[in-house]
Amino acid sequence: MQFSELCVALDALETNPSRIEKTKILSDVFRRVQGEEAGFTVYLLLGKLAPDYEGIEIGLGDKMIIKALSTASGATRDSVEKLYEKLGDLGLVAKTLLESKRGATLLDYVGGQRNPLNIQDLHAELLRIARTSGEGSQEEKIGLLTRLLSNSTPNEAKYIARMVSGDMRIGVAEPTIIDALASVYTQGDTSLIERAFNVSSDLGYVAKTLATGGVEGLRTIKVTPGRPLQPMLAERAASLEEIFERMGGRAALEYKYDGERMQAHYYDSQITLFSRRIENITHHYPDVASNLQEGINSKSYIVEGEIVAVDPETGEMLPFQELMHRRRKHGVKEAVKRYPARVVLFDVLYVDGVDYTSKPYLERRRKLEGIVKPSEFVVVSTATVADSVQRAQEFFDSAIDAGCEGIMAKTLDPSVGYQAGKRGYAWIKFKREYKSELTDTLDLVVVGGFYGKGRRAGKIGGYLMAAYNPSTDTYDTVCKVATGFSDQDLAEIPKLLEAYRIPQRHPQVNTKIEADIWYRPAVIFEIVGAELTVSPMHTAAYSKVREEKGLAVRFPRFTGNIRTDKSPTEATSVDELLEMYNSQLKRVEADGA
DNA sequence: TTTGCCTGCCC
DNA sequence: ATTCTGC
DNA sequence: GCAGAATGGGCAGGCAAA
Repeated sequence: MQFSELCVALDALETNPSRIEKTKILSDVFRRVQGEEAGFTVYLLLGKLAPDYEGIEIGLGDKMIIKALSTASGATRDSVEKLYEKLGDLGLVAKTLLESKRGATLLDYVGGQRNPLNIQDLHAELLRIARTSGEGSQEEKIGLLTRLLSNSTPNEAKYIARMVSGDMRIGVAEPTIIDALASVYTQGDTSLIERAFNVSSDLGYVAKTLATGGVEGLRTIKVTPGRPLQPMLAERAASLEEIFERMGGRAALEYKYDGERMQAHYYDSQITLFSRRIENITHHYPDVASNLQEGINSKSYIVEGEIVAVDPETGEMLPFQELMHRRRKHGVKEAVKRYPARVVLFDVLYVDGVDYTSKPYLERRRKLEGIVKPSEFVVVSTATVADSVQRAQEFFDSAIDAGCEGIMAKTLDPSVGYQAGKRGYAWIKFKREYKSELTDTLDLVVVGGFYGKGRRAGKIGGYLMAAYNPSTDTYDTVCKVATGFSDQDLAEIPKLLEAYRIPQRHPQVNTKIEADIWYRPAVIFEIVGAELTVSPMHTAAYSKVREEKGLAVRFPRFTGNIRTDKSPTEATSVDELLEMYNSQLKRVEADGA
């Protein structure tokens, strides 16, 4: 299939908000693509080149695409950036620039002199960009992209730019593609295709298999060590009561650890670790890999757990931030010593030829406990079964004492197995921060704004927030915030702030971050977050906790309250932030008392 | 050689 | 990660 | 309720500019 034909479908997908319509449009595409091409089509529709675990990255982000667009169109970098600010979408920028460009390219495509690309060619070209590395590679990548763009119509360039940026903006993700494949190959029955994707994590492969071998081909895709599954996901609950309502009065509870989720696959004496997004992370955690091989006595298995950083002296769990030092390619040996990791296992999906994903929670849990020989660095998650809110509360408190983020509740329903790829109420997470009475809100001053993208194009998409520092009479940044705003907020708030808009950073604003627009400190937003972290980017409480570092809010969001009753000097002060940070550190002891 | 921008991926 | 919105 | 989109802090690594 020609790329130009695919673009007709992409246009239709972009225009049609209805999922039913999108499914129809995609079905037509899948009826027309042949064999292997079906796989490439799926990857391109998703704005990627391969399944995540292949680790293939294009390595061109917004800034580099802007450079390429500037070269391809002859427009200055500045004018391309301006256009991007206005349109909020590099695809539209590409289209606009190429449309307004006169001369060679325009004549080329009008005269039909360009090389028509089919889907496979395009995929191959993008792959070439991805594989270009080393000295001079940035220029080469940009050159390859420029050539691709120059060989395209403006509308094709729109989608090429979006593919490279990894965001197609056509309202299509895996579930919609699965629906479309189902309507072509299984009379609309999604279950088989969905399952094939959820146990293989490679929708391109599923599509290719369907296109070459039909439904029969899918039967070879089953739970197999070495083939990563889509992880089962949890919904959230606002209270412990809600958990018991949803789970029928009784539930299994486990500590929820603040680390990195991991799926371990072992067979033929080989172990592979996958992250939550199905990246291969084996080389990050050689200690975890070997400890698992020692700690689990089976010929083959798939188990799931959370990797947490532990204090090398005391063995106590450390914050997520510490574990992040382990996400590295170089100096792994030293990092293993300096930031030891423990794996806390919480599920088993396969053991020695038996697929456990269809088995209920208690059976999986029993099996897990049966195969794991616990040690200092391999443990099974702390778990219990509870049938009262009071018991759950005690368990939750002990989880917080132990340094966890909260608890997970898991259904005991014997008819419910491990639901790969599904987010539902079979698993429910309940975090400390969801209990509003335990989470302090912050009153922070708006000091800057950032242009929005996509559906927030032409609006302010986020704000730069600061705390007040009375000793220097400055406003020191703590976070940006961009979530929690309704469409109405996004429309109204800029009007309110317009009166305070200034052309440059206000002299009292102390920041390392360059905002798109600046405000005089005046308006206060109420912000909530999960916790405070030590920050290299923010300036609040600078060098108070760590040299040359400030404090920042983890997972910040706007509560919907604008504190018109407060003046900016009444905002949360840096001393209050410090106090919060210190009490957060002491919380473990405080809660234990 | 060092610095800093940019990107991708954890949460 | 969290949150909002259209279907 | 699902699916999709838009956005957060912060880490390492690749590369180019200083």
